[in-house]
Amino acid sequence: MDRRLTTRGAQRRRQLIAFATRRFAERGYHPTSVAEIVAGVGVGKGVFYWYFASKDALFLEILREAQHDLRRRQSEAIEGASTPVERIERGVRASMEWSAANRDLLTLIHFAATEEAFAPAIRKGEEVAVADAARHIRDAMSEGEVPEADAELLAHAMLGVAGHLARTYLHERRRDTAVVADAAVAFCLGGVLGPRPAARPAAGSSTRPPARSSAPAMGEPATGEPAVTAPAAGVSRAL
Amino acid sequence: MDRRLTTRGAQRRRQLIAFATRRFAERGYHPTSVAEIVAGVGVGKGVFYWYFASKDALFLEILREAQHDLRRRQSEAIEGASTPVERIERGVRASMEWSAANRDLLTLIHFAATEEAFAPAIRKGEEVAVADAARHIRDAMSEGEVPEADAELLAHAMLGVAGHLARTYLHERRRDTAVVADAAVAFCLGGVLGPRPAARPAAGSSTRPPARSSAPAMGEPATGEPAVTAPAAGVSRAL
DNA sequence: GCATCCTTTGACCGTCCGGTCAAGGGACCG
DNA sequence: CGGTCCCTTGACCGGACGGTCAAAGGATGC
Repeated sequence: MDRRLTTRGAQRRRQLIAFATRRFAERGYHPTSVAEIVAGVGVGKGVFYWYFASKDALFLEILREAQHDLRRRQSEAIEGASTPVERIERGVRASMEWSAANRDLLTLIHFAATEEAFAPAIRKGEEVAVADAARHIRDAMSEGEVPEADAELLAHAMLGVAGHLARTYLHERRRDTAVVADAAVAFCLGGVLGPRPAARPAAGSSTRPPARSSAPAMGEPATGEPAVTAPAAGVSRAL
Repeated sequence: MDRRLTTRGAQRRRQLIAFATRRFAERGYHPTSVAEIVAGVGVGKGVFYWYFASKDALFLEILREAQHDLRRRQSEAIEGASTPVERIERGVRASMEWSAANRDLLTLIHFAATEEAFAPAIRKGEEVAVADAARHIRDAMSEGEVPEADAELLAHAMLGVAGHLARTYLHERRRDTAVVADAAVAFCLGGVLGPRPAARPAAGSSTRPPARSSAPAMGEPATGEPAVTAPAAGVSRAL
């Protein structure tokens, strides 16, 4: 659906995207009808299909723009940082700030990840962001700032923290962005640095850094029933 | 929809729940029609409405059962642990194992959280699990095992880690459950313990434990535009 | 005034949806 | 055997959905 748009046309298009974004986030994608969107904007139904090929196409465009914007903010936030750890911190903080300012878009991304039709688009953008964070984590590792481990997994864990804290504390409970961002950063840095023998020496003297000691490299995909194995190694014993 | 069911009736009911769960997870809740479900089970449409008041009611029941089961597993996993930190570890591990064994249910919980009609049910169960984890975190704090901070927020952060790693590494990439669980536990314990001055002493000597120093107690809800504040305090400086 | 082309209208289409219901099947009991 | 109650059928309902299209508007350049 690439058309030559006049200024007026471009405005109408933005108007439809803006209204649909709000409605999709508030009522859900499926429960929101095209009729509802055009009625909300105050135009005929044909207008919608003049600017978008389908309801799905509009949604995908919203997702695309959202991911692009988030990524841009992260890049901006990171430049100027001098150490890998500082880049990680700024990236997490930028994510939290973006999430605070773009409630609806985060909701839509969250939903899109659950629907097989949209999940691939989300995963793609997610992988890009994760690869970026993983790179900084690896940099920190090679500088000895952070213990060796699966950097990509750590990046995904940070993404999980940022997403969930944003939804719970920024959107649901409307807490102060800076405070929640600080907490998210602290948790993520703690997670990346890994659990350390605490101040007080533990009972067992063997201070084995827990299972994620990088080596086994996250074995190949498991087959059949998930292995509900024995508790493996008591990670907390290292404390 | 509380009926007196014969053995046969109870079986039919389970059959419908099982099929609908799979279908909802694979194709999405809205795109899956009641007609599709009854066709899949090989019965007439009336059967569905004999056992369930509505499509929504069935879905809510699936969610209820899922959350109940997860919680039971967590409780079982925790008993027998002697320290708060060990309880936290076992709880996280149990979540990962449950997620590995109940792919479809985790998917549905994830979706339900995005739809205003179902979100309250999810939030309720989530708050229970979080309160439980927060209690163990608080116990660990009062024993000096873990620095003081907002225990509930830390619990939510752990939930974010477990959920995202389960979806990404257990479901999507089918990695070994025990390995991913170890990584999740390690990250969570690191996050709860908080970033520590690393082995090598940092430039600035002031080893201020980062912003989450418990005190300001997560201020009241912010109003109006989200405060895209300056980067507050450079948490990573404490490293 | 005329031509062009972006824009808008809203009735209309076929389909599918969640949900209802009158009717009947069949197991068990007295 | 008749009665009861659990279970099943599938045609049917009203309505909503995503999407189409012939026709008309309106701005702009000539």
